[in-house]
Amino acid sequence: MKPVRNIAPEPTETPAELLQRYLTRQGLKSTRQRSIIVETFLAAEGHLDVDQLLARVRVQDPRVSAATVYRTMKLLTECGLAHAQNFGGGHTRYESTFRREHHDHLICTGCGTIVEFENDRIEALQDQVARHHGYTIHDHKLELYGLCRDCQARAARGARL
Amino acid sequence: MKPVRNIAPEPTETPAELLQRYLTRQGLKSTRQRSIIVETFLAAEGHLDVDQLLARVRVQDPRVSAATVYRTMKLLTECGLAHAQNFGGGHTRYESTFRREHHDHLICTGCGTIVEFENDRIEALQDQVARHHGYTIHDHKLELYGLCRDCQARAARGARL
DNA sequence: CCGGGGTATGAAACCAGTTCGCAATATCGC
DNA sequence: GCGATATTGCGAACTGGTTTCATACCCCGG
Repeated sequence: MKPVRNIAPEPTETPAELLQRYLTRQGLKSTRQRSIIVETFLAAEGHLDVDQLLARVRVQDPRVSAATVYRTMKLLTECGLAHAQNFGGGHTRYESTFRREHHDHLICTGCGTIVEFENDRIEALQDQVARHHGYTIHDHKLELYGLCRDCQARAARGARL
Repeated sequence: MKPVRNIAPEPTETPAELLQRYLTRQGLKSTRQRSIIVETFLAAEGHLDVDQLLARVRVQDPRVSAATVYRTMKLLTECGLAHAQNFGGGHTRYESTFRREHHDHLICTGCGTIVEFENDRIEALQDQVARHHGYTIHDHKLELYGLCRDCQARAARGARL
């Protein structure tokens, strides 16, 4: 096992190129399965779990195994192209982080819709809190759970029945 | 399965009394195992996982099974006496929520120490963000991961060797 | 363009945490 | 105390995920 390092994207590089660079640098190989998985993952642009990703990958090639998807997502996470998240329900979800700012999530517990947001003032306050306790933050997770407008309306309607 | 509802503490009630009220109301029974588990859990005042809790419970009664601890913690969570959390590593941790303010966590990824904090300004900003997107928040999770002072020092020392 | 060393893959075994099914047991209202 | 019903402990089953192992593939050197 070689030391894992994630690498910064070159100015004009595509995700696929970055991955290629990473693979080469680490002495890893570019395979058909990896290409399909990465393509599919990048095309999906969402918060997918392994099942969803595997289903889509198998449209291209039904023989790809779950293990390979797990392994590939781990790889993408290590090289900094994907970020693993875990919103409660046991399934790890991945989202692309290619040239993407950090952001947090607002999750509707009714319909599962996820809104991404970013708030510098919150981040600043977080740093302040951490500093106050002598901590150096290297990661954080902020998730807000609630009902979106539609689900609120639906709930109100339901209550009235 | 009856509808689950958590109940608010009466002004002068102890956790054990609240639980008793909950059990009676739901037609459930008070057993020796449940009492031991609840007592142990409340006495521990921390963020315990099931293994830790089971170990302590077995000091009182070695025959209590893991399944019962799981079932009891689920019960406590449902009636609002405990809160389940999941900081990364696959172990669900529980903390007492009896008459406890909401708080967030600052977790040292070096030694696992957990600091609790509360910050009204962050909460206010969260509400603001949610409102802005038309959401009504009913829960949130904020976790800051970093190194505590000691682990920072240790890391610096390690790097120098 | 071919061969070989080393990596990647798929299937199945494995793992840890958690839940479930069931027979035996304990609780609680009457 | 009785009896209906909830609970327990056990082990088996399930879950998401990782690892093993034999085989297939990639890619560099010749």
